[in-house]
Amino acid sequence: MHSDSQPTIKRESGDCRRLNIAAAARAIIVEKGLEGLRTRDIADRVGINIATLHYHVPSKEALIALVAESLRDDFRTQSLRRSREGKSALQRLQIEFDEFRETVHETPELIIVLTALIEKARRHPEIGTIMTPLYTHWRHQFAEIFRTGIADGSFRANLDPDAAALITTGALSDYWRQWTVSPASIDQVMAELVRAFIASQIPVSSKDRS
Amino acid sequence: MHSDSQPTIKRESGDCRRLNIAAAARAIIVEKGLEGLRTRDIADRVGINIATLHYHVPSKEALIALVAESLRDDFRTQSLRRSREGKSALQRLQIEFDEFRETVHETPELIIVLTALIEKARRHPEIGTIMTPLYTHWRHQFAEIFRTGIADGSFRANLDPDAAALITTGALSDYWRQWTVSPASIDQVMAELVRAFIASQIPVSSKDRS
Amino acid sequence: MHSDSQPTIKRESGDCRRLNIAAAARAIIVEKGLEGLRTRDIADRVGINIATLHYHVPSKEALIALVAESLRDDFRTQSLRRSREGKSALQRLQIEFDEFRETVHETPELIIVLTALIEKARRHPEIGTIMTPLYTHWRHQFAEIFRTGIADGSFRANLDPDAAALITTGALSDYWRQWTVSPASIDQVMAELVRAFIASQIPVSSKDRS
Amino acid sequence: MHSDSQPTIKRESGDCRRLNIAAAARAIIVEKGLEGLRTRDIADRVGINIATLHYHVPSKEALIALVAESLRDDFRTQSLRRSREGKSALQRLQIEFDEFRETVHETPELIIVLTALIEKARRHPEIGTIMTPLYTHWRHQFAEIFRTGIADGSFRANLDPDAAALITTGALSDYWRQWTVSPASIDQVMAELVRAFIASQIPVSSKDRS
DNA sequence: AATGAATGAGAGTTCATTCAT
DNA sequence: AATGAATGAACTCTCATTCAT
Repeated sequence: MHSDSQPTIKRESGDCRRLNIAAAARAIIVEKGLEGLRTRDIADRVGINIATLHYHVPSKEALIALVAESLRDDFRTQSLRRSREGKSALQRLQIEFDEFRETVHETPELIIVLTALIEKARRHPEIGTIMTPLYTHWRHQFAEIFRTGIADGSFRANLDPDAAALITTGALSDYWRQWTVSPASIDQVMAELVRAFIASQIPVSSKDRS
Repeated sequence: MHSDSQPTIKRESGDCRRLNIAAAARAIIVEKGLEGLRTRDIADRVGINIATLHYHVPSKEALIALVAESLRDDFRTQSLRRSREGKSALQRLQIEFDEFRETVHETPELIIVLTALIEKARRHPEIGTIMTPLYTHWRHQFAEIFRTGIADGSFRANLDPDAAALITTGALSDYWRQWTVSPASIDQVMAELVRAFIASQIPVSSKDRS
Repeated sequence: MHSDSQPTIKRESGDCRRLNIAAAARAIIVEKGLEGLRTRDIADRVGINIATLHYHVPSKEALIALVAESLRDDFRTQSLRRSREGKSALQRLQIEFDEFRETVHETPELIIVLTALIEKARRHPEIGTIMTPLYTHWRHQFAEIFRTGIADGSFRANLDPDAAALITTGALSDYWRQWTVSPASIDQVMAELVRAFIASQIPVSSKDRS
Repeated sequence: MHSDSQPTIKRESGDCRRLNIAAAARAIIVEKGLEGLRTRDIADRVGINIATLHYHVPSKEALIALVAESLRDDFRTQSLRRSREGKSALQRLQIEFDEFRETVHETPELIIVLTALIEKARRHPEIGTIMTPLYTHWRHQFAEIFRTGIADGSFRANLDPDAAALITTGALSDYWRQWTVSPASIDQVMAELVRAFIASQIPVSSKDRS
């Protein structure tokens, strides 16, 4: 990417440094939470001087924004990997669930950092502008799945897709929240969510009600 | 909080002071978040010296625990006011919903502080011992309602009461979370939750399911 | 000494209280040193309120003076118990040594507190006025013993009694100082002191001692 | 410490700063004692910000250790200056005495700080590890002199070198201690010490003891 | 004689940030 | 691009002392 005369050490391109910094910051957030995040610790972890860190990232606020952006990028990449071609709504819901389950168990750090930042976003609009779309996007994905499913009859006709989406994301986040305290079965929750939304399996006289 | 004829009064009983301190701390948490909580600000707001504050509450940690306890007491009091005598499961669910709606709109501070402390509890066991039971209790209440409802046929027979409870609390908290960003209709969410869990209202040919 | 209606608790005569306070203070100095002495700890140990302590002893400075006085009284009492009637200079020296040895092993607290106060006395004249005479008195006692011993020929004729006294007290204190770090034989030191000061054992009839 | 052409200069090398800090701390200990040592005062005296002081020396404890080390270094340097080549035991003893006399009169600060730290060392092992060897070394030097002197017959044959060394250091320290209160003649003490340890000047029948 | 509550004046320590090189 | 040194502004906490009862 760039001609680096000393490829092994010290001088690195700005972009690379910022990547390392974001990674280090995320690691520390995982370990000690946002409240335990110290610029000095990040610099130490990256192996640079605190002044160098400030050279690349002007302030702590900017640093947190950088972390938020790095998270968003990660989620976008992940989202792109999921193709929705030729899948039924129910299948897509299951894929979303599987994805979440996998993330929770394999890269829980992602969720830890996400949670921390979403909390922070409430009070810090500049973080909000990055995080809120992320969360909203997640909910919208579910809403869209539900809409499709209602149309093809796999979900209840009286399902409110937006409300159902919020319920789903809420259930998943809450699962996460309580999982950190006392591990519970995510499968139970997901199964219940499916039962809650799918069309009555005994679709007798179809006039559900107003 | 009480009509004080001598506004300049200094000496107060320890219990009263602790109450005032907890209230002041809560107000500041609402304004600036837990991370913005400073002992000096609390002392100022109560109108006492910082050393006096430390006389009543030995450390910042103890202070946060005090806030947690005060929250717990508030919720206990509130919970006791709700009688469940002669109410059907569905009615009780509605009452819980109404209660939540009311709290969100009338004393959102309570929830703001609650949220902040639950987040903190993850990393601070001494807060956890106070907060986790609170949250768990809430979930258990829902679980019990669902169990009753399943028994009397008002809720789906295949409902998993524990999973449903987690979904419900998750939905409500998530509603709260996103409400702070973009107010949405809580009624929509609650209505959807009811539809998700109640027994199929079209019990035509009684053989509901396999 | 005083008519006390409630002999079991609380109200005690001022003198008694001051005695208890001095004792508690000494105990704490032994445990944590003068620098670790807190008025609150003393009050706790005596079982009274911090304000009550200040009622009896107006300030911390006065409190330390009180401790110094209590020490002095103890030493005076001890000194009076030693009769010098009909004893030879050498015997009296031995008695002084035995006394010191006993104090070091049986009530080292006395010496700990003494050392701490003597150090403090250097910077605090009001403590100095109490402690210096104490230390000086000790040295003078040795000087007098030496003077007697020179006169009756048991000590070297060219002995400088004042210098010898200073050497003796210095050796004993230093023994104490280094004993706290690495216990050594006090008998060795004392034996050497005797050899250093007694008249040349060789010239006379050589049967010096057993 | 070095002629600085720009008195307003700010940036200095870390080592230099640490040297300045140690010196300032020693000066304050001399003035107000260890208990009167305040980090802020040190910073002021060095002419740096309190945070800068913490940048160079992480804590007050470390600062005191730094002072202890600086003392040790001073004594080591001083000790190296004394050559013991071709000197008799008596001469070497005299040199030690001269050295002490000189230090007491020319740089009493050294001894003040030394005394303060030795006292502290008793309760603070991390200071002890630095100070105790210093004091022990001093005593050992005397012991060695005495051993040599006994061998060449200049000191009493029945002299216990270790006990004599302890007596000597004790006498010197005690001289110092009482000197601060009421100046006395150090020469008297030293002369007496010599008389106490040298071989009987009336070396009649040379077989001193059995 | 005794106490709970209150306080002023600091103490040591922390941290994001900046400056000079 | 990088760094050692420096800093202001805070922060939590401590302690001897005093006041009102």
